Amino acid sequence: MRTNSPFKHHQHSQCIQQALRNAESLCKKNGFRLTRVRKRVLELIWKSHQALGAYAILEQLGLEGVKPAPPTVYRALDFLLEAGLIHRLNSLNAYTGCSHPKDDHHGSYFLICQHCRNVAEIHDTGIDQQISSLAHRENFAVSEQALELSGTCQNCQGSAHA
Amino acid sequence: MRTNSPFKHHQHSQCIQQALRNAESLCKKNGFRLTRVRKRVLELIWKSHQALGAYAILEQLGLEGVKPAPPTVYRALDFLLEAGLIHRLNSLNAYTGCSHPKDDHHGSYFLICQHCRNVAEIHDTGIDQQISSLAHRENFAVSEQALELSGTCQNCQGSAHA
DNA sequence: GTCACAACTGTTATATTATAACATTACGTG
DNA sequence: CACGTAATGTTATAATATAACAGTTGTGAC
Repeated sequence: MRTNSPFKHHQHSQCIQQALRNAESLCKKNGFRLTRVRKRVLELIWKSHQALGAYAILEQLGLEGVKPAPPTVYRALDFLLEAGLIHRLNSLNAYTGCSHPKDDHHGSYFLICQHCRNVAEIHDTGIDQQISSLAHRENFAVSEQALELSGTCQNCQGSAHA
Repeated sequence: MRTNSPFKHHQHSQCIQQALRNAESLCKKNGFRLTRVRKRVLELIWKSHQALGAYAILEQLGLEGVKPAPPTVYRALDFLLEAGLIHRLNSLNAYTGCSHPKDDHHGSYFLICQHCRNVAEIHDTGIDQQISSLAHRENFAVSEQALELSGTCQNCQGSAHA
């Protein structure tokens, strides 16, 4: 049940639907409350494969009714982060949907295209292993890891704006 | 000429001196101007192995004379970043001295202790290789990479505040 | 059902990090 | 030393994020 690569043509509505189904079932299973705001924020984040800033989400919410204050959005983001439904990209101060919400036992790595701004979430056991061997070597107990690779995706290479 | 590990006991004054010497020679070689502010900011960053925020640097500068406005510090930081003399840690919004300013052909990885706040810069060809193989597999041209591992260093493991 | 509690959301204010725009000063070169 | 460029000073403000407290809603116990 992997989601599609943002760098390949796909029916994106499937990504959104899949993400919402995953969220529903995960929340049901764990007794989390996927409230209206939280669900809407998750939908907005999944509207594309581009990472979305908190204030961009606020803008969007403003377009469809009364614009909430920042804490509303940040609280929804905190919930979604803790539930493992989204990731924060530190290099962008922005948020992206988690495409593998099931398996939480290894790290997520991100490819961020600087041209089309799409973000791909990658899992890679080779890197996992190198990181854990590095940590072991240095006697370092890792609790959070963030690997963000910025550059140019396959579609944007060689194209006019590359 | 590797600098000392922040997680091992060492004469830290050596780190500072070494960093300043490296900076001087790099700037001389490339015709960069290591001005008073820039040098002072670099020294402050090297004062410890903890990452320093821009406004913390401002505070320090304020203690030793007239407190400059934010752009002064940010411009110095930009210079030092471009010269490769410091790194920015996205997960902390803070800056740390580069301990390997000579070799720029591979990536830097960071171990960030959440207890003592020290930061170690690591180079690791195993991870380098896995990253480039990943990028190749995904047809992604990497231009920037950031790997930040947060956790507990060897000293802080098992100690009271861990 | 309704009471009580906890979880969630609203609201106001403000903290923190960073940059834009323009004025002034310092620096090296001819 | 005059000139141009690079660096710094200054003022204002943008962008991101959180604190603190008030109000509302949803849920389980009874």
